[in-house]
Order: sequence, then C-alpha cells, then structure tokens
Amino acid sequence: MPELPEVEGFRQYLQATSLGRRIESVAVRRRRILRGTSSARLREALTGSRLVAADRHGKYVFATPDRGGCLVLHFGMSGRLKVFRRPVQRPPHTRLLVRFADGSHLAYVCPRMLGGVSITLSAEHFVREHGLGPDALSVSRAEFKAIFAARRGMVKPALMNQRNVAGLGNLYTDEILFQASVHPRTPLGRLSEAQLDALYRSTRRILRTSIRRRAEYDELPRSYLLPGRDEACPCPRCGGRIVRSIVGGRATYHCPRCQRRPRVNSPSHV
DNA sequence: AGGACGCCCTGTTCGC
DNA sequence: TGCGAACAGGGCGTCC
Repeated sequence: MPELPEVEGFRQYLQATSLGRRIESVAVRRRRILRGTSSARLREALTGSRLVAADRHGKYVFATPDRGGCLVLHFGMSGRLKVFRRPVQRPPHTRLLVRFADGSHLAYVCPRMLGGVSITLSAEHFVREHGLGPDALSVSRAEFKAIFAARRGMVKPALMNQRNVAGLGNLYTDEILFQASVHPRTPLGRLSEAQLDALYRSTRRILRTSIRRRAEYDELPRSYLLPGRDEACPCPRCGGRIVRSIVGGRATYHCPRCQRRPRVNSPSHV
C-alpha cells in the first residue's frame, strides 16, 4: 500500500531507470486512469521528449519532460512502476505504457484502478491546485506544529489529511501515533507541546527508517507496530493487547496501555 | 468545519 | 472443498 516511503521508492526507481531516454511512444491502456487529461494531451506532452527529473510530493511522483509540462503519477493503494525490455515481460494490469527509443519500457501498473495519471504545468502548480500541505519529510518542526495547532478534530484523521501534511497514509499514521504514545482519537486542541514534538520526531524517524529499509514492513525494527499490525500480536513495547477500531472511517490499531486516551470531561486548556 | 458514511476498484482473506 | 461476502484503503463527494 503505497504511502510516502513506497512512493519515494518509485521516484528513485524512475530516476534510476528512465531519465534521459527518448520517449518513442505512449499508450494509455485504460482511459479511466486519466485525471483531467486526455490520451492525446498525454501523448503530446511526452512523445519525443526525454524525462529530465523525477520528484515527489507526498504520495505523488512528478516526471518532468525536457519540453516542459509535467507527468503526475498517483498510485492509489495498489499502483507501482515497472521497467522491462521484452514485450512479453509487460506486467498484468499495466494501465500506461511508455516505450523508449532504446527499446526499454516503463509500465504504470495499477490493478485496483485507485490511482491516476495526469499532466500538469509543474509540481508546484499541482500542489497548489490540489491544496496539498507541505511534504511530510520536508516540513519544518515549526510549520508542522503550527499546522496542527491551527486545526480541530481528531489527531489521526488530521495526520492523514493531505491538505495538512502530504504523504501519511493509514498504516504509517498508526505507527507515528504509536511511537509518539498518542491515542488516535485525541482532539488536536488537547495535544501538549511535548506531544506535538513527539509526533514530528516520530514522523521523521519512521519515514526515514522505512525509506532506508525500502518500505519493507518485515525489515522494520522489532519495536515497530507495523509488522505485527494485528490484534493477535502483542504490543512490541508493553506486551499488552493491541486493539482494532475504526477512526475516521479507517481500520486503526493502537495499544490502549501505551497510547492513553485523554479523559473526556477534563477541562481543556484552550 | 468536523465527522460519519458511501463510492470506486479488484485481489485476497474469511466464514459458512 | 467451494463459493460468495467482507475486507483492504487513498481520495473524493455528500450529508448532517
């Protein structure tokens, strides 16, 4: 399930495999993956050009052709990229296929069709247009704290809202809350200064660690909640029972002993 | 404006 | 053993 670390992996993969090669042709194999663009516009933007940069903001990858404009890739929960040489190696569920002049191919694979592809002016333009918050790995501590101090609602949906900070999905949000010892339903207004700091530090540490381990859940440290994200697995910190609930409409795992819920009736300091 | 809920989509898992 | 229901969730829309 691509969140920021997986998407960063796709960006690195694109950068390592596809920059500098001339694009010979582009095939949109499923029109429905196009977001606000047409096959003709996509082909026009890419055909004959070379990709000169691969960037990422949150869960989006931006590929810049040398002619200007920008290809936007979003992966939903099952999307990925695959480069191959021989046509028979084309992966199933390839929705967009770029053929390079040197004979290699770049496939945008998206089995569940929850991702999408579009053309925009630039990454900055796209971020502004979609109202995305700062990237979760680039945001400064002060900005991070200011964003969440200015909003209301439960902390978990707020962390996952891409308009606040871009890049956090369901699984890493649970991990961040676990490592910061914050209950997922904590109202933002009830977070202490220390808790906001802990959330920021957890976010950075977890994302960096996951990117380094190539976003493989099994390779994350034993102290992480993620690999044993299951009610059957004990809390890696206290050995207690992990509880599954629904928060903001999403399956949520937390340790009620390590992540205590603030008392409902205690007065708020705000 | 927050929050509950539904929808999209399909591979996988679960329950009977 | 087999089949259908439920689940997974990123992003968006609707309604209260």
